[in-house]
Amino acid sequence: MADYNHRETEQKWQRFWDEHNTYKPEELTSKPKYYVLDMFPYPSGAGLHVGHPLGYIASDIVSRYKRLKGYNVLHPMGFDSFGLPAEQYAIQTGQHPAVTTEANLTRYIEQLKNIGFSYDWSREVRTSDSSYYKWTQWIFMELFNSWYNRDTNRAESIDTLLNKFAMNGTTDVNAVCDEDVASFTAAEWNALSKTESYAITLKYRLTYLANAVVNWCPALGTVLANDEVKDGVSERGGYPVEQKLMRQWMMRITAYADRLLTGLNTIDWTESLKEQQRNWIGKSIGASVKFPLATDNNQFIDVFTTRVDTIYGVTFMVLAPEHELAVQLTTPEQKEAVQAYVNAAKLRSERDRMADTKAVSGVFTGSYCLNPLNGERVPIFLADYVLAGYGTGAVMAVPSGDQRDWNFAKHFDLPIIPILDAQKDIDQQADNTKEGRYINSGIINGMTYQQATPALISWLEDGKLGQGKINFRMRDAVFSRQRYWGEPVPVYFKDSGNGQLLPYLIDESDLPLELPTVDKYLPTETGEPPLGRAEGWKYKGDFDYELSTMPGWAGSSWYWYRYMDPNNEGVFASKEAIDYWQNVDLYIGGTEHATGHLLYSRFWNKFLYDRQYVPQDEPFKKLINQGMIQGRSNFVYRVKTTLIKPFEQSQYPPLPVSSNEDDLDMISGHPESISVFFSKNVIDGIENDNAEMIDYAQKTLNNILSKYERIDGRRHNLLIRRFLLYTPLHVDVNIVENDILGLDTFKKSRPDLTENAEFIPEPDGRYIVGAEVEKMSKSKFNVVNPDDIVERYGADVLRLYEMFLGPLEQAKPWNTNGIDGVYRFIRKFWRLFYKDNATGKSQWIVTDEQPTPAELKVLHKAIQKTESDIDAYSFNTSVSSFMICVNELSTLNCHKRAVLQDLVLILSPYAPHITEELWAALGHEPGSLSKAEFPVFNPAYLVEDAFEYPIQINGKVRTTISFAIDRAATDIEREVLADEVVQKWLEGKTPKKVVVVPKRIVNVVI
RNA sequence: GCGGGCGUGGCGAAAUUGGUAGACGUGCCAGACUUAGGAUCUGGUGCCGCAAGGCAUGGGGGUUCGAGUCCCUCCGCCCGUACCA
Repeated sequence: MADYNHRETEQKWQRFWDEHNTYKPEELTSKPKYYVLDMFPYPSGAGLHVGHPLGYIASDIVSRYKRLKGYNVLHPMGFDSFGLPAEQYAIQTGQHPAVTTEANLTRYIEQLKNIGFSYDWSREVRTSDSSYYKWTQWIFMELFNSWYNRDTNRAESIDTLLNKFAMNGTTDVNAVCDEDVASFTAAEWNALSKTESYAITLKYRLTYLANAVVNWCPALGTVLANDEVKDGVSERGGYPVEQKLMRQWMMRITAYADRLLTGLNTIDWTESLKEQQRNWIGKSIGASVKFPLATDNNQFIDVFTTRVDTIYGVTFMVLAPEHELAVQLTTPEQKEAVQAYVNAAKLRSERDRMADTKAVSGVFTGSYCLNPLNGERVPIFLADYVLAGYGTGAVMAVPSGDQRDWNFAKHFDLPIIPILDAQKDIDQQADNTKEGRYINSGIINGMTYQQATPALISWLEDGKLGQGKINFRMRDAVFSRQRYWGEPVPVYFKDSGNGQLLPYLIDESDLPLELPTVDKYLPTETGEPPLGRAEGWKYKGDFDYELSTMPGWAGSSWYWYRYMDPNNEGVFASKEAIDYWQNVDLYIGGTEHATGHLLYSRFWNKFLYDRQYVPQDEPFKKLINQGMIQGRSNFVYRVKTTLIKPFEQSQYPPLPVSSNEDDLDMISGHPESISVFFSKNVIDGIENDNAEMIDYAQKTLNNILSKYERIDGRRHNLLIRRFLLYTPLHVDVNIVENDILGLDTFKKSRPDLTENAEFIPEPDGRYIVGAEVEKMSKSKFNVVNPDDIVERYGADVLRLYEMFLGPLEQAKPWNTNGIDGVYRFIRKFWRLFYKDNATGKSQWIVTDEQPTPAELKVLHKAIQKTESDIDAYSFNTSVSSFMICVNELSTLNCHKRAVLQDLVLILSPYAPHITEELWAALGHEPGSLSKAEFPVFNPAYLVEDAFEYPIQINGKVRTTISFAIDRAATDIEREVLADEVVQKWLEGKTPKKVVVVPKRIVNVVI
């Protein structure tokens, strides 16, 4: 065939784009802007696998398409280059994380360029560069210098707070702040020393120091954010996590809870993602109620409830074991039992606690409080089903309406009082209905749910015993990490005179505060973070710096702004640049960042918006989650061979040697073949060594085949040369206990593979035959490297194939079945332009003839489909429309410039290399493809003068008849009824009804 | 438990939003060309049936001239989340 050398051509154009800065957007033009962003990767040591590019390919297609459509497109790429793996590696090897990171980055960039993405590489950012983290530190300082004003509902400079204090003290300050702030007058404030007043402001700032119960991970030596902990272990590494009280930098994200919630209504994200954020923020509307202690009516237990209407059903009170009143409330008689319980609860890890939510446990304190409504004595218990971190850490228990309370009441034999006449079977289980009228309920007896709640809240408010309250599940974000490889916090500590150290920001002119060098990347002997090892690292040579670093999410919470103006040394991005680019039009990335990066980014963006640094209060207008491309774990190896009979007796040709899985499928139906399965452990150790594998498999096969008594030396050799080498097996069942499938289950699930198969057992005699479809990762040995695909098929084929695999959002297992089809398509496309002549040389066969209506119709169908598919992010169907177009043009034998040139343009976002090559061959200036205009769809070419009507009889299609487009419905009806096929079905009867839908269908109802 | 999503050939998947179910690709079958085929090309291919025809979008029911699509109900799978008071 006319040869298209994908390697050479693709590399040529990649170099060209690089050298000519082809994809650099114009600066501040009057063109409309379009900002397409990929979630930037953490450059891990494993390099890219085929799952990574999926989203990048989609965003690249959109970028290239928008350029052709006349937009000024910003499409950048960068790296989230601070992070734990590089630091773990540093701890093990002593290698500076910057060195490993740099090496990984080089590899990533090379791999990305290999796929032909249209990034403007001149804008690349790296979060670990000091020129970048200078601005991460600057934003931290801005947060420190701000407070949240509830009255204006936005963050303001700390100066406006100081003014309020100086004018009126705390009287008209309505701030989101620490709980323990005191009230004072302006006179009192003005009398304070500078240090004293400064110390007070620390309780109001948006970033602040606090003793917080944190997720401490001893193995990693750092605290983790809630979203970095999964199932009680660290997300990275899977190490145990325990609760620990530590002094930490915190961020007042809770100030933004409501706006983070309502903002979701203004953005185009998937419902499931929005729902995840809503759940994470966890707003619940209810009331807080004060229960006075029986022994001291001036002391109260504060509870939060969403069902204040059930308050007459309260028969006991439950506090979290960590509750601050727990010790005080314990009577001497109960002291021993309570202490035992509290200690046991402490020992139970978070994980254990979550594991058995069924078991009821708890202990009576010996004390009572009073129901504020009816004065009933209510016994107080401690139990770990009440969480210290939610609400007030105390629950008013209503066993008739809440199943957990009901279980507890049964266990401790406490009364269960019905409160609504509609409650059923409450001696069997709790009934949380809101139906019916209240009974046993004092002032709300006879009322409905809708009446009772406001009545109670107003009664409680009058007596100052409670109020309506909104509670959030989300906590303030912990901002400190006891690690080395992160942004230093730009803070130093100074003695306030009374021995108390207060935190101060360093001067803005001292930014960036660079990471110092250390001898080891481990905590100091005294337990301080690694930065404590830095020799002589002091502010102005005198003051201790903060030794913790920022969390992983800091650098990624604003990076999309840096791309707008990446080299600016005076500001994080110029006002002009931000005003032009505004925010991200399309953001593509994984759903795993739902409650981490995507929430923190919205938080910081809203803060920057409040302080008027940015014009939009949501950063990402439209967000698409690409589905994960899953790999398969290599649990089973299959050796496929053939020719049990001697070669001469076989009617089938021998099979080739190959390790390509597609070939395995090709021969799986071969009637004279035999499958041999090797267990994982048998294969382990020679996993990636073909020579060893062949050797091993040959020996094993000899043993097996000798049983068939058909082998002589010659045939034997032939046979072994022709077995299919080995392949990791894909089994279509998802696993299963301990990743191990029983042999029988496996045979049942894939009879097509296992019939006539031999199984090689483990040394201990067991058979391990299982496989798993799951996320690609290095540890699973199931990574497919995109470079291999690019090498063999080309980047254009990889791009088309990944899109062709299925809808972008859907998770899908990686398999290469079908990649040949895309490869064939590319070559078929090429053959519209070139053909072999007799000498085997390629010959240009494009002509300047006028296209026929049929050819134009084929072309414009494809133009229309490409447009609508890209607009709907339906890339898989778009690829299929290209295939149809090329197939039809081939059939029409169309080699006309007027058609092919437009085809090149519409295909170019998907397959940029081959189209750039052909664009130049068509006589255009090399490299000018991205500056061309997308062909204009002309519906006139698609107009048909006739339509082939499907004719249904009682809803079933029996025939088709062609009618002119403008044919009257009455004419159509008459002719349809006269048709002989219809006549046959009518059997002489008169139809009840005839439905004629113009240009759609005819249905004859009998 | 709760929330979100999904269920269509051997496989990946389409279906103009209520109008010819299975486009496109793969796989499979047959053929052509070949020293050869893991190249290329042609035809066939949802299931049952020799055929006429019948049956088919997880199961059952409904609305409609017409349902993969809308409604009800049951079953199954995936993702997220969880003693959240």
